[in-house]
Amino acid sequence: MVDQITLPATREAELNQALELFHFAFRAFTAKPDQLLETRGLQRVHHRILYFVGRNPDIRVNALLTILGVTKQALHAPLRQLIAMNLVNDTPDANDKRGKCLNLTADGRNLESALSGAQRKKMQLVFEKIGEEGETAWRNVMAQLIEPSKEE
Amino acid sequence: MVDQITLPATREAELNQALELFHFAFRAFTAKPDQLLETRGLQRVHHRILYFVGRNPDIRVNALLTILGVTKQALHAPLRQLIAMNLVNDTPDANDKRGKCLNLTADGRNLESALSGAQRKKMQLVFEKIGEEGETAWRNVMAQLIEPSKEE
DNA sequence: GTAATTTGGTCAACCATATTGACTTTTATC
DNA sequence: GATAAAAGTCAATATGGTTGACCAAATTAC
Repeated sequence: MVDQITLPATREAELNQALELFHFAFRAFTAKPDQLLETRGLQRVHHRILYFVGRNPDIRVNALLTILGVTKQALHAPLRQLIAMNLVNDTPDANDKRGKCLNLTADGRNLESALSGAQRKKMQLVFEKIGEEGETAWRNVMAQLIEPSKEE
Repeated sequence: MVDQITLPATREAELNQALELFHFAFRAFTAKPDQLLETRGLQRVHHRILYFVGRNPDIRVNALLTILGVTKQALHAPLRQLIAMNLVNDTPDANDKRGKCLNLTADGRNLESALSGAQRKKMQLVFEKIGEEGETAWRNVMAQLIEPSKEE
């Protein structure tokens, strides 16, 4: 039954191990920010918003929706909450008054820094241990996982 | 303001890039199975159940709960669905009739193979391109992300 | 200048995923 | 026989998302 297409059982087991590493690494990676968010009554979705608003000053709502991959209705409630909590700022776009520019407030920057900071710190620690070549390899694998394969 | 603790802005930007790679790689990685699941009227939670039952023949409900990190009430509905669809089998444990042994049926194995197979194939492709050293580095990084740091 | 389009906001209905709490049944164990 | 363990189930609740419909304001096209 073993041919060129079927992977050897041991290789399949190795790949399964890789799947599990991915699964549990992601879970562990989001655990710390989740914990911090909870003390503020916020959820992971708020972190995602804070992160991408932080990285993209003056981002418009529509652009944010595209990055997050959700509908405006899904964004609506948590974004309003962040604005009400004075963590995010929405100022009308000077050029196109229909649009709003989203930015982090000082408080928002502080919270975002605490949330993502925990993740950056962890990544930095691991990258230090693994070395520059290893870091590059990790980045390459992740980047290739994002790109669709030819056959897809 | 820059001292030993504050990361240089460029390093922080690199780490942010790593965070985004992780985020989008995970999203891309689950997209294909999700699509396949949808055609069967199933969700990601069903994939997780099928995967871990597949890797752990005769697993008990309690052990599955621990691995998945959810409550029995959360597992209840999707597991019953999988049993009703004849994808998972629950036979009483011969030694302890209170416990049930969960296993994939032939159909369950087929579906699980299709779901995780897509992910294994993708991983295998990327690992082939990156080479053995790169694969090892990737695994090391992921494994270290799972382990809690000393300060935590 | 008016019509059409774009950007964004909001309401409602709905579904999926999870939680906590309470309770039952069956079977082991002491 | 009492207690504990494994599993099943019901209810209430929260969260995160969807689709659909509709509205208001500003811009663009004609």
